Order: sequence, then C-alpha cells, then structure tokens
Amino acid sequence: MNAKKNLTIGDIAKQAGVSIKTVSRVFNNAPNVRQEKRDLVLGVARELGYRPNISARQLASRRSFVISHFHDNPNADYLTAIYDGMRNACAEQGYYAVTEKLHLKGQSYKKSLVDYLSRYEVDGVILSPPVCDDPKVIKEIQERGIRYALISPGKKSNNGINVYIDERGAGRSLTEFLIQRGHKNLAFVGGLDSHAASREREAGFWEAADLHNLSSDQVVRLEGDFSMQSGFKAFNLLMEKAPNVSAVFAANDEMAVGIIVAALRDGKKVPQDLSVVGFDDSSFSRAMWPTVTSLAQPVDEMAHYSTKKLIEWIHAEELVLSKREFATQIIARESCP
Amino acid sequence: MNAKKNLTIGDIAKQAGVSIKTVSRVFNNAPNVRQEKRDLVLGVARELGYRPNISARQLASRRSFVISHFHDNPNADYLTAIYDGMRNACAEQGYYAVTEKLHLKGQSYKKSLVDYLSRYEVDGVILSPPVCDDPKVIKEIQERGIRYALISPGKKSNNGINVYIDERGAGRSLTEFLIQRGHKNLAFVGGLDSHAASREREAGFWEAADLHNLSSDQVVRLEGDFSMQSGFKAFNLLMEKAPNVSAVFAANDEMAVGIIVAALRDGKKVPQDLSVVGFDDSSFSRAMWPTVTSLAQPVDEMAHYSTKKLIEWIHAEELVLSKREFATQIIARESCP
DNA sequence: CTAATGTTTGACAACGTTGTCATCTTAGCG
DNA sequence: CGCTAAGATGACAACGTTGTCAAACATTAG
Repeated sequence: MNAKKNLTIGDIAKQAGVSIKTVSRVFNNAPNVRQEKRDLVLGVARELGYRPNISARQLASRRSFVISHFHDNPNADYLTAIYDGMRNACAEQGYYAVTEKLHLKGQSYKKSLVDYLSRYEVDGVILSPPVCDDPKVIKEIQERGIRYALISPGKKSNNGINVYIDERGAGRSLTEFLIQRGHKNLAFVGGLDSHAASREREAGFWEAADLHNLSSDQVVRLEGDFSMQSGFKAFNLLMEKAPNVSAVFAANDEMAVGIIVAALRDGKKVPQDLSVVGFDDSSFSRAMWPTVTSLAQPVDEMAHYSTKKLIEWIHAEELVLSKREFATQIIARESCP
Repeated sequence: MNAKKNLTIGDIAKQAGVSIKTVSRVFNNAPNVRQEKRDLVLGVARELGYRPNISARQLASRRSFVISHFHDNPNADYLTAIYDGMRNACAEQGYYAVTEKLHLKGQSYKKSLVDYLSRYEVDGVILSPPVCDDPKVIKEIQERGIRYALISPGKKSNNGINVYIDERGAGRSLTEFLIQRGHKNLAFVGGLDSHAASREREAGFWEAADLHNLSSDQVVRLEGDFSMQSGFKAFNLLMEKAPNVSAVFAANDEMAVGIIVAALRDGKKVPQDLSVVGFDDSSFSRAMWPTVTSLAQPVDEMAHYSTKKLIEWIHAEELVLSKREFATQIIARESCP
C-alpha cells in the first residue's frame, strides 16, 4: 500500500560511516559518544528524515515509552491541561502520553485497570484526583512495580513524586478575597466529599472565617456535587436559609455558574446583589455572563513537572523523591471584580 | 524491575503442542485453522494468561494497529462519544484508538499532522467536523495512502467511508417541532460558518419555514459562534430586533444555554415566554435548568460503525465503499416540552 | 483407486531496534 | 615513554511477533 521504503538505523549508520549502535546511542542520549559524531549522526538523520521505529525500540528495550494518565474526572478543561503538560514533557524525552478514564464508581474499574496495565505495559503512570485518592488503585500500580506520580492535594504520600497546590491555603485566600471586598455574610458550596480537594478548600474557608472573626451566623455551608444543577439548588436553599449572604464561594466553577444562573433568574444582579467565586478557572468561568472570578491552578505546569520527574525516575534506577507545591492565582472577573 | 517472565507465543505453542505459527493464526483470526486447534490454543492461552506482545506484532506485521481520530472540536461530550464508539470497535479487532487535537486555526497544524502521521504510522484515520471539512487535511492523509473514514455531514465524498446524519432534515424537523407547538415567530441562531453542519441545519430551518408558509417577518436569523456568550448576545439582539419571537432554534446546545440564561436574567420564563431548542444533546442540555430540548445524533454508533468499516477496509486490499445515514432523535425537555 | 485440488500446518527468515561484551582509542600519570 | 584506566566504538545476539513458502494432510472428481 505504501511503497515508501522505511529508513532504518542502518541507513543512517551507513551514510554517517558509523555503526548502528552509535546511532542508537545518539538517539537515546546515551553517554560515551563524541560530540562530533553525535552532531554528524544527527545531521544525517535530519537530512534523511529518519525517525526511530517505535515498535522495534519497544521490543528490543522491553519498555513501552508510554506514560499513562488515569483519571475519573468529567472536567474536560482540567484533563486537557494535564494532557498538554504531559505531552510536552513526554515529547522532550521521546515518550508517549496516553490518557485513560477509570470508572471508579463501577465495580469493573479494577478489571479495566489491570487489563490496561497488562495490555499496554506502561512505563509510568500519572494519577490525578479523584483517582489519586483511591488507595486500591495505587496499590494495584505499586504491586506491579510501575512508577507513578501524583497530582494530588494529599501531600501525604511519603515517597515518590507528588505535585500539588495548597488547596487549603487557596481556599483561605479566596475567602479572604471576598472578605476584603467588604462581604460579611458568606456561603460555601461544597463538592463531592470523595474529592480530598473539596474538603481542603472548605477547611481553608473556615480558617479564613475564623481568622476574620466571622460569627457562626455569618457563614453558611451548603451541599453540592460539583454539578451546575447542584449550584441551582444551593442557591434556592440559600435564599431560604440565609438570604442576607452577599458572597458565595463555590468549590468549583460549574456550581458557581449554576448559582449565577439561578440568581439571574430571581432578578438578582451579579455581582451587585450577590458576588460569586469559583475554583479551577475552567472554560465555564470564561464563557459565562457575567464571567466568573475563579482560582486558577497551574495544572499544565504541574503535569509537565511531574511527568518530567517521572521520566527521570524511570531512568534512574533508584528512587527519586520529589515533592513540589505550586502557586495559585485568583483571576478576578465580573462575578466578583 | 519487574521479574515476571514474559509469556510468549512460544510458550503457548509448546503447551498446546502446535507450532507458533498456528498460535499466531488463532490470535489473528486467520483462516485455515481447524476449530479444535483453535479452541485448544485459546484454552491454553486463557489458562496461562497470555497476551500477544503489541510491539513485536507491530514490528513484524509493519502495521501499527492504531486508528487515530483527528478533531478540532472543543465539545468534550462529542469527543467522548466518538472515542467510546471508536474504542469499542477497535477493541473487537485488537486495534488501538487514539485521539488527537489538530489546531486548524494555527498555521502549525500541518506540521503537527505530518509529524503525527510519520511518528505513529497510523493504520487508519477517523475525521470529524470541522477537520473533515478541510481539504488540506484530507489531501495530506490521502497522499500517504492512509485509509480514512469521515463522520461528516458533507456526504459529498465520492469514495471511501462516510457516515452522517441528515443535518438539513434534522434542522427541518426540529423547526417543525417548534411550529407544531404553535410557534409562529421563530429565530435561528447560527454557528460558525466554517462548520458545514451549521449551514445545513440552517438550510433545514428555512425549508421548514417555507413549507409552513411563514412570512419573512416571522423568521429571523442571528449570528453566533457556538459559544455560550454568543447566545447571550443573540438574545439581546433578539429582544431589540424581534421581541415577538416565541421560539428560538440554536445551532448547538451551548448557545441555547446562553440564550436561556439571558432570558432568565431578563425575567422571562422558559418555556412559557420563550421556547428554546438546541442541537447535539450535550451535557449542557441536561445540566441546565430548565433542561434543554435538543436534537441528538447517535455519535457513538456512528463512530463505532465507521471504525468497524475502516478496519474492514484496512484488511481488504480493495476499496470498501460505504456510506450510511443515521437517524436522529429529538429529546424533548423542559425548555420546549 | 488415482490424480487433482484444496486446507491445515510448520520451519525459518524477516522486522528495526537495544543489550552485552569485546575491542580499540585516548588521556593521565609516574 | 610506557602503563593503566576510562571512554568510545562496533559485532552480534536478542526481543516476540508475522510473512513466506514448502510440506503434510484431507477431500473431491473421474
């Protein structure tokens, strides 16, 4: 079907007048190759448009060069950001990034995980919330001796690679952002309790309330599940229970949007009558009208860093311990300028 | 790192008392293997937990077993549905599904496409809107002799595999859905003109208007770009230009949601004061309050079918011509019950 | 019963890399 | 200047499949 002859490492070797092993070394950034030969090989390869054959490389080295991201998160923005970061880090090292949804709720998740791991023989795994919060998943991966990195607010993992933001601190500072703008009656709308992040964000909220001496009748907590619809419901409940609240902190942007829509429907002006802030800086927060003030995490960067460290770990035969906290940023938009 | 010995085709062959080639045949569903041997081999393989090594298979057969979906569509629901359909079809045949975003707008799309194609050496490609509308992309793929399938409203492609819905007919019937409910003053909010689908949907709208003798002052067209925000704007313009309109047809769900939010803000009740219908049955339409009536396409099924046909084509050495239209369905929800 | 024609099976050489280990250079040191 | 150790290079055998082609075995027609 495709008549084009495949270029092999042998063609490059012949053309450059070196052995195939040297070419191999160059393409693997292996040590012990004189710089001048390295340049020569690279030059010839570029000229001829050579690309190493992935399958042969995998077969011979018994590695897959695949880093897989497991998640169970419906937020497409979040996933895309992680994927982008991973992919860039992978591309730099000749690895491949793959992303796979795990359905934690179903009982079949274990089967699909095991199936996946034995099928693709991944070299490394990136875990993000809420998958990283599930000890069963981690155990399964550890048992296979597969190296992994956590993008996780937990920071409790005692070894390995872990990147995170200070969820609690972020919750605190977003709450203080509201307080500084003169709001004295606040509401927090929580997400799913299975997300450690949501719990931490809430803890930060209460810390800020304490710190600024808000009394218990000035702050109210409402249930949510990260969905837009739960935002609607939370708003309705809010009007019933605490109509004097002037600012709401939603644990994610989708709920923030739900709250705003419900508020608009009731004739309230946002932000004049009610200020709303969200979390994650998702496309929702930018698409909505009014646009939504939100706390942004550098997801892309976190994914890039953790992937890079993970690849380092794969190459180094001993454990690379690496933790790093990333800074967050409040993006002030119309819903709470 | 991982001490577990790898099972090979040879182990199975020895255990079953046949040659490795026979085992290979069994795992490739190749003809000319006696049923009893087939069962025997399969039994032994299952017992030992054997899985063919992907890399070796790829290397030896010079195929990648990868089907790649190229898109440039921000709609995560749509992408997920396509991916699910693809993956199922692929899994049935031992193929791998991969999805890759192409940034059509940037000038670098060609580089990334070429890069991707030469890197992964995909066996087949699935193209969906708007990528399938771009002749340059198709040309690039054709030139490499890579087989592809279009999920495209175009139906103009004269050869190869093409699945689609009757976008125009769908636009017509969704419009008639409104007319049947007594609406006499209608608005259509268009999406990006670069999407052939949007143009077709609109054509259907006008056909229905004609068919039911709506005069030109009873129907109005507004610009949009598929974003929620453009829905807001369209609503504002609508109130200015044609406040008597009682039903709006938005070319996608996101704009429909935008319109509804704007309507709620202005104190209008949906659907009492204004009915709204969208297109695509995305998660937006279900998450919104009120929930949004929308036209659903069987995206999952279309992806499954086209992938299946594509794999058939890859195996058959001659051209498999396959076109198929899929039925759509109007999902009546609260915004126009 | 024989020849002719499938159908089933297997031996063995690819496929394009990397791992291992031996050999050849080079640099450093007394 | 000779010796040693470290660095650079290459030859060749894996890696686990599939492709090719020939051999063995069935089946059918005459």
